[in-house]
Formats: sequence, C-alpha cells, structure tokens
Amino acid sequence: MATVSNALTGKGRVSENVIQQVTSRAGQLGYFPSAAGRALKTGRSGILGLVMPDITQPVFPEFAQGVETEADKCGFGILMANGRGTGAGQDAAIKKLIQHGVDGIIVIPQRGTTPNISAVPSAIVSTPGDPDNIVAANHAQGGQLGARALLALGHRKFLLLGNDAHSGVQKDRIGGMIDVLKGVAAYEVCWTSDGFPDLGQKHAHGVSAIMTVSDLLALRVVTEAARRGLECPQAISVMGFDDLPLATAVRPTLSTIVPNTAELCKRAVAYLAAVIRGDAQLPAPSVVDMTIVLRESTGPATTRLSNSKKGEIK
Amino acid sequence: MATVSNALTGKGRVSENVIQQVTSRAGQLGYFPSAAGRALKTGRSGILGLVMPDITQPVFPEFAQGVETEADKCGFGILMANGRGTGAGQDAAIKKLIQHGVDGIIVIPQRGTTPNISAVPSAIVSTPGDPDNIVAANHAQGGQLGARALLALGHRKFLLLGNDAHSGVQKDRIGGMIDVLKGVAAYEVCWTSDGFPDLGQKHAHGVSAIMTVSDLLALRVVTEAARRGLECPQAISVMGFDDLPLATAVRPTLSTIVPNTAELCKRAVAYLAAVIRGDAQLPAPSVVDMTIVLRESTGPATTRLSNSKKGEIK
DNA sequence: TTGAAAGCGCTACCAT
DNA sequence: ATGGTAGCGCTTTCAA
Repeated sequence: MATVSNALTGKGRVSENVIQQVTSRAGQLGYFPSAAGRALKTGRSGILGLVMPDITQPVFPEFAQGVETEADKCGFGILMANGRGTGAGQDAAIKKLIQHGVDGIIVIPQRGTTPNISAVPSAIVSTPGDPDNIVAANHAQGGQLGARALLALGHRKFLLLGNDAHSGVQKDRIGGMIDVLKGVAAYEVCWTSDGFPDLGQKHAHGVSAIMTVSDLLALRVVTEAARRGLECPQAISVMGFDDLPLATAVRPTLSTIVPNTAELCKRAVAYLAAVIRGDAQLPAPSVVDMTIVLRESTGPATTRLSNSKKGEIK
Repeated sequence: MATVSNALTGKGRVSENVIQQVTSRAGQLGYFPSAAGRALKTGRSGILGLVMPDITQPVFPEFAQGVETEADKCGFGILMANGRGTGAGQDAAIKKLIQHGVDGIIVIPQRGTTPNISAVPSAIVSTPGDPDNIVAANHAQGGQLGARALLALGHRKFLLLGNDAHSGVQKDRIGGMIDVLKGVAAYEVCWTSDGFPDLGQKHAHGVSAIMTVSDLLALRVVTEAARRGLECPQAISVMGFDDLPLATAVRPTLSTIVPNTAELCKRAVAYLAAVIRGDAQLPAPSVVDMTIVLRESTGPATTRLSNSKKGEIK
C-alpha cells in the first residue's frame, strides 16, 4: 500500500525494481491514484482558480489558454470562474473557487476593484500601478513602441483614440504614446465615449496617423475612414493594440502592438506555484514588455501627399 | 458532527432551529465543508471537465462562458482543458481531467475525431450528423434562415463563401443556404482555401449578396469590397455567422446568424448532470435552432441599381 | 527496502 | 430529532 504510493509518486525510498513492477501493473489495471484521497491527505487539490471579468472579451481567451498551458506544466488544473464584470461577481467567483478547494487563485481584477483573498495564495495580474500587482503587461512601453514606429515613418500629426478615459489600461497605453510624442509631434487625444471623431475633418487638419487602444477600435477607424474615402494606409495610418486574431483577418491587415501574453501567464503561474510550495524566496512583482508588428494599416507619412481624394475641408 | 453535516447540506432530518444555529455559527467561524473530504466520501468532486480544441478561436469563449454559468447553477465547477487542435491533445486533455477527478466531461470534439470516454460520463457537443452527438447547433437551419432573409430583400444572385470545404460545420451551413436557394436563385460556392474570390468581378457579374460561414470572413469580405469601391450594403449585401463581439464593433455592423449558445450549454450541462445523478430517463440528443439579426451589412437588392460606382466590367 | 497503521474531513448508517 | 462511528483512498511516520 505505502510502497505503491511511494513508487508512483517517486517520493519515497523504493528500489528501482519495485517501481518497475508497480508502474507496469498499474498500467495493466488502469489504476491511478484518486485525486480526492490525495487531496484530503495532503491538503492540496492540484487545482488553481482563474478569475477574469469576462472571457468573452478580447485578450482574455489568450490569457486563459496561456494560464492553462503553464499550469499544466506544473501539474495543476485550471478551474474557471466568471467575475461577470462586477466587483460582487468577482468576489462570488473567488469564494466559489475557494470552496471548491483550489490551491491558489489567479485574478485579472475587474477595473477599479481590489480583490481581497486571504484564504488562499493568489496572484493578481493587473497594471504596473496597482499595489497588489504581481505581473503586468507594460502598456505604457507598448504605447511608446507604437509612437516611435509611426514617428520613424515620418508622421507628425497624431490622433490618439481611446474608448474610455476611466480605464487604467487605456490611460497607460495613451500615456506611453504621449511620452514619446510630447515635444516632437502634434497630437490630440479623443475618447469614443464622447462620440466618434470626424475622421474626414481630422485628416483635413493634417492628421496622418491614428493610434488606438485596441484592434477592435483600429478596425472601426479603418472602416469608418474607408466610408469617407480615406484609404488606409495611403491617406492615413492606423495602429491597433493586442494583436487579436482579427488583426490578420481583415484588409488592410492591422499593424498592432502585441502583449507577450505567454510570458505574463508563465510568471503568474510560477509565482503562485512558489507561494503554494512555500518557497522562502518569491519572484518580485514584474512587468512584461510588448513588441510591435507592422502590417498593412500603417505606412510612410509622405504617401499621403500623393492621394488625390481629400476629406472635405471645412 | 453528523448533525452539522446534515444541517449544512439540508439533506437530513434536522430541526429548523438547529439549522439556524449551525448556519449562523458556521458563518461566524468562517467554516465551510472541505471539498476534499466530501469528495472522498461521496465519490464526487462537483467538478465538470470542458475540452475544446482551442479557446482562442471564435465561438469557444462564448461556449466556455455559457457552460461555466450553467454548471455553476447546478453547483458544479468547470475545469478547463485544451485539446490543442489535435486528436492526441484531446485525448491527453480528457485523461488529465479524469485524473483530476472530474465527475463528467463536456467535449466539443476536434474535427474528425471521436473521443472515447468510458471512465466518466460525458456529453459530446458536435454536429447533428455525429452519431455521438448529444447537443448540436443547427447549422443547416441557420444557413436557411440567412438565405431566406436575403431572398426576401430581393437578392437573386449569391456568392456562398467558406474557408474550408472539409469542415463539417461549414458544409452544413452552406448546405442549408443551398437548400433554400436551389431553384429560386443563382448561387456559386467558393472556398478561400482556393484563393479569395475577385469581388469586383463577381459584382460585375451580378452578384448582390455574399453569404459567409463566419463573421470574421464576412468582415474580410466587407473590407476587401470597400477597397474595390463596393460599398456595403449599397453595392453588396454581406451576411456573417456567429454574432461575434466584433459584429457590432465595425462599420457597417454585421448582419449575422446567431447560434443559441446559451441553450446549447444549458442542454449539455443538463444532460451531463442527469447522467451523473444516475437518472433513469436521460434527455434525448437534440439540436438547437439559430436566429438571425439584420444589421447594416445587408440591404435591399434594388438599392444596388442606384449606386454609381461600379466594379470594372471585364 | 518494505510494510503496518494512523488519520486527513466528510457523510451515511445506525442507535439513541 | 440528534449524535456516535465506520470508512472513503491516500500519504506519512514509524517499525521491522
């Protein structure tokens, strides 16, 4: 009984010979240790909880996938819970996970909330500014990257477009763009919550590059622009964010700033695993840089001059 | 000890009075029953496994969300596993879930595979044609719905556009379209795996409506058309499939055929719960009908005549 | 190197 | 209506 346990887990002091016998016989019998029995004895379930506001929204599926992959490497399973886009839903999800017996929880917090998890180890994946943050994507650096690329293409008048001025992520991204642009190019910040900007007019005023906070928004810009006769990238360059699957599914394909989701997931899981193991030395909170991919939606600023169609000038 | 258990689970014969006392004291103490202990004793973990080919692909996130919501209503948690787009990965995922002690598994099988799960109850969410299928979306009926709507708008020449002629889902969808169109309108089927069709040419040949097998593809059509000066829906009507979040994020917003994912999930979970409970009478395999939503990407066929811009006629 | 036994927290049976 | 007790399958300590 005990010997079988030792042989199968590899923990104990068992002869190579016995290990062979046990493993092969277990294979024949289709035996594997009961998760419940083991969990009861060890006090660990081998399951991690994952709480996200809404897996239906872009970026979250990639994250879920990445976390699952990383967790699997460490022998953990992932129990999903839906924060339902509210602080209360998030708390309920966390509670549910704990009652299901998870060993730890990874949370991407609902905007503006600070999940308080004490019953179980946790890793918060938030923004660099969040004091609870364990790993975050470097949104500001991503914004900088995009601005520099467009600058290099010769653009000097920018429209920076967000959806919601209250989103920390969006503020960070646009903040990064501004860091680079300030003093070296003209820029204007717009939020679609205040209405979608008049692209024809902006273009007439000399805007040649539009940077957005998401691929979805970039796509919206490209299609709205097309309706007004502004070809992309000839008349106007458009930059997305996140590198969603749709970025390559549309024409023009979207230039975009891509977060290193895999690395983010790896660090979150590694941290949590360390806490669960009881490591004395835990990984320090960190930030993961982004990269950029230039596709068809951006081009040199000069091309614009050769474009005959113009937005109507007021 | 036993009384507390009975009071908390509501199973046993305990006085209302004691239930009150126990619950309130449990609340003060922050006590809740250990999942591991319960699982060991009852032989049930209260966890369902979910295997999908790739949560990163459209539709799967909605499905995951729906399954999680339904499972939660029945007190089940959802353990995710990634089939990695291959039959082998799928088998590995299933095995992993079983070893984690799940009570049952929901599988959306990788195309062309038939997962064989014997150790644990399972619900296969596939296509109506699959003999193992428990619940499926009615892709053919969805295709019919779309074709009828476009017919009603006066369209008489169709392009039916798929990505991959080997996909059962795509064949079903296009098959449904053809059911309706056959004999009453002209149509042509194209697959992007053979190259993307020349939209200008198709339009010049009189095609006024393009039906696709996915919103992503519809979006591609809309943007490609725009580049060739074909306004949507004035010059050409485009129909999507699946009602992804992006369908309303772009201009024109996409008319699309929407699967009733919530109902699909509900039935899958209900079936699995019934098997686990050991119900004598199990729900019969069934098929869930789709609905349609007409937005900006489709319009009356006649409008096309008033459009001055034309694709170049060969 | 191997094996016997205790006990993790719960529920279900049975006695009170 | 309440509570004592056995035992779910495992790991771990201790003895052989």
